[in-house]
Amino acid sequence: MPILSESRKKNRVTLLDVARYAGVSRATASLVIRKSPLVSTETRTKVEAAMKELGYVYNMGAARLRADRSLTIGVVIPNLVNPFFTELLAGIDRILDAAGMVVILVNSRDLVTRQEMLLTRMREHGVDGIILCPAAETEMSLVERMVEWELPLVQVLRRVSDDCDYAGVDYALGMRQAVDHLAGLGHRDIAFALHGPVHSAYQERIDGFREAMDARGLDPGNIIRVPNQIAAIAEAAPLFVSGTSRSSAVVCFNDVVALGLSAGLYDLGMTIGRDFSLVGFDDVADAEAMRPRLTSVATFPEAIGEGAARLLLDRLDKPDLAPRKLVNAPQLHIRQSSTFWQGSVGGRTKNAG
Amino acid sequence: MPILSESRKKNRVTLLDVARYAGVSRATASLVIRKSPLVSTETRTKVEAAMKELGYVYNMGAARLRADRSLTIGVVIPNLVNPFFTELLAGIDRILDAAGMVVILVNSRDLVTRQEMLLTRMREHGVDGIILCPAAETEMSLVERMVEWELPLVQVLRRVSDDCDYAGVDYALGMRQAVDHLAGLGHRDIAFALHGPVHSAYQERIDGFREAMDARGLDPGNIIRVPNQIAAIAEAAPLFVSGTSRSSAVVCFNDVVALGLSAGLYDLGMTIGRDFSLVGFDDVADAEAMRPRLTSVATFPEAIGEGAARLLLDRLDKPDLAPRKLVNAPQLHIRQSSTFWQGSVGGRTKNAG
DNA sequence: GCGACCATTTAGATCGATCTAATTCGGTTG
DNA sequence: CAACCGAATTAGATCGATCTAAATGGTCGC
Repeated sequence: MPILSESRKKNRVTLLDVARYAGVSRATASLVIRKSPLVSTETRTKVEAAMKELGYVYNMGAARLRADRSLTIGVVIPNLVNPFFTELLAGIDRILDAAGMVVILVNSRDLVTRQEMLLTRMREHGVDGIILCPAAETEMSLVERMVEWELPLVQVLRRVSDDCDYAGVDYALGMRQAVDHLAGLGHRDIAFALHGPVHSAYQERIDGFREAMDARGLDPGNIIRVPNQIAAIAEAAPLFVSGTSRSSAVVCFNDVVALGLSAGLYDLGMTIGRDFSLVGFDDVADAEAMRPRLTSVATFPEAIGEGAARLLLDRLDKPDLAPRKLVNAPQLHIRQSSTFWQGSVGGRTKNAG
Repeated sequence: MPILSESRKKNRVTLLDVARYAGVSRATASLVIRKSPLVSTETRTKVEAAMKELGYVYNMGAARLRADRSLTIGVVIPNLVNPFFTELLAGIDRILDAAGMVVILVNSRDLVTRQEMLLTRMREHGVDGIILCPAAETEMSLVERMVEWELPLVQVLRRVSDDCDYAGVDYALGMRQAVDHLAGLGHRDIAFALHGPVHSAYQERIDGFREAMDARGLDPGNIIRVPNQIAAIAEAAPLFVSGTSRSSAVVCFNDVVALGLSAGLYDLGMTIGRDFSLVGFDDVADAEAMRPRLTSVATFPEAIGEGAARLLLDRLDKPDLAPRKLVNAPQLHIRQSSTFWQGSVGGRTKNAG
């Protein structure tokens, strides 16, 4: 069942055609393409002219079969619509593109079985390596299996095994920055708003929050899960400002949560940056456009993508390198959504709580 | 210069190994893989067992060389960080993935020469077809050349040639919806805020705005270009509310512009949905999360992506189909950012202007 | 004049699948 | 009993490049 038209496969210009036209052998023409220094300038120009003349198109498929290299990298992302992953992807693409490689992009939708299927598909396509942001609940054995297959692999953002390269963020440091900032402004009742699937980055942020609160002598018990859909997050806002868990500030799992809570607090008639403080995480482009502007811990997804891509290129070069870790330091961007605690909202201290 | 380790290419399990192990010929094993009905159930199970036993991985590269089909589609996008394109991509991916195909994603960054290079690269990789959102200022000849190459092509969102499939949006209708809505609310001085590179969708939106205003007897002269960076858009807000071009409502080129202007108007102390009306375009996920909620013309990027992918699959099936157009009707989502004109801002009518 | 040596070029095998054109074989038919 | 059939299987050519190992041709030293 040939999907393509017959005409396509016919009269295709091959290297042999080029070689004949230029009056050299197939082997020489091949050397010219690969920019080998072995050929004389004279024949090189002759062959290049022939290629242009005949409209020759290099056939990577054939080359890959023989040379076992496809100039193709598989990128597995759990989510395409979150701007964070998009920026990550942009970073990956920038570096790989510059290296003449091409990205095969797939979306695991955070489903492990789907991820498994996609990884097989990539192997079948003969990718030279894979950049993987593991789906939630990915088991360590997956990565071990891939190492066994000798398929170069870089984990990004989430980590399931230490036997393999990883590019990510120092989430604990980011949380410390957020908490220290709010504590410095006088806040004592600081909540943490979470959502999304559970994975290493999720856990690291929670742990980071707890440690940072503990270090400040504050109660880290106020950790609340909010819905995943952005519109629904707004409706969860009352959880933070009323009842026993009332707080004066929230550290958000990411900017999506911050945006949602910001909307919800607005609906409650509260003014962010006056009645309540909000700190986002990731600092995606919209944080700067929010009003009031969102204080956020920048994690530089594009830079992480670039780092991951570079790790992979290095590994392709030297497959026997020991596993490396690239842990980016985040950076707090202070804007208008976080301000001094003025006590006007009423509060709950660790002792009184 | 072999990039890959020696060990990788050695001891790879091939179809021949599988065949030998199962006690059949290479040809039969090939038939089993391709799920041909020609083989008996008995040998099928035998071969499948052998594949599992040996850990066989199908080599698409080799198959493609012979069969001239790669199950690979090139997708060329001008911008990776705009959420609109991401949703589009998600739609494309959903359909192609279900068809067992894989996306090779590249980013033209709206540069024609880069786009040219990338298209060549895709051809070299032997993609079965291409979904292209043409970079600004792409010439018609590009598409014609691709048709000549017999490389199945679908244009998406932007159109440079009628000789080729296209999936997009009825921008004129969307503009009419936006303008009619605002006019119905009593607004007479309606501006249009533009940005970004110039392409067919850009032009169609402008034309649509003009026609819709004309049809209502309103002056469509107030078309203003704002910066491209979202943070800078906010600073352009004064252009709309002061000076001779003062208006009471703005139709925005897309939601990014709307978000930026919303921030800028906030900075000027104005309240959207009371002092001023704003209508966005595209209705990406954040529109629902803005406060006040953004009235926006939904263009359903994910559906467009799905449509484009389906057009391409159809064309792979029947290369000689006449070029088709899939023009989605947008849909106005009325929320809080647009309200009755209360005359409190002062105004300028067509006659008075 | 002969071998050594360098730079350049090349013939032919090869990668791992698919495709074509048989071949095999048990069973039926005239 | 030969001819024929359909279902199942297969040998061998093939896709378009790369790689290996060897050939070619010219220059140089001795």
